[in-house]
Amino acid sequence: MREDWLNPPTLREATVAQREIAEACETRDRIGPVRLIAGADTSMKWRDSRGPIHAAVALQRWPERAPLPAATATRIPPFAYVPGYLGFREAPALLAAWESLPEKPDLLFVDGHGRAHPRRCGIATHLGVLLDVPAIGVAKSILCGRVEGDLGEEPGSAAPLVDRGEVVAMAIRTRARALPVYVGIGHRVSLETAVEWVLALSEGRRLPLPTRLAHDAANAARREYASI
DNA sequence: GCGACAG
DNA sequence: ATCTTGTCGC
Repeated sequence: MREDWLNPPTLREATVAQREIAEACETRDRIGPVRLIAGADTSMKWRDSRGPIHAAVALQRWPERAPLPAATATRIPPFAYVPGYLGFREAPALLAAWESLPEKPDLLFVDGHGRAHPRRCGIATHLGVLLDVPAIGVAKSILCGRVEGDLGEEPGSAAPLVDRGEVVAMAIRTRARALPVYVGIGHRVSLETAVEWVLALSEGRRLPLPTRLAHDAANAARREYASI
């Protein structure tokens, strides 16, 4: 694990690390047989952006879809939220949860952007490269770029998210009458494959199941922490 | 310089 | 991200 890609001493050096991680990111499919899928998400106390971060990595068998117990970890983040640097804030807790998994997944869904980032290094790319695991970014709002063209109303509709002339993600209508999600390459997955996986796991909900499982597990970890 | 800004 | 209740629609 490259320490300067996880804990750079300054934001300036974090920016350098992001350019290196983006360079190491693979944007084509390099996936083995998918038998175990994971979702990664964090939770924190309201109005306490410097307080502890509770991370969860939730597992799900594929194609059985049976959920397995999630791994969780709690860490103090190095700094308050800064747009563009989410990876450095949340990765330490997520990596700790990952380490305690009984079995490593073949595919990882991350709550946040992949390459749809000013330096093409959103948290899904950050985590995917650090762990060298196929990763997909699923974000609920835009960090950079704009949606080109019209997004249809029907579930499965798609429109490209373009930043500085580059397609960095796809806006996907996963559920009727719901806002789209933004699906991007994290690592070792093509954009087309990422979209296919998200649609396969959304099941009529806005967010794919691995993401929902991780969200619930992270919230449960936070409440348990608060009650102790 | 100003505005925008994942979670 | 986060709190909380009610309310609306399929």
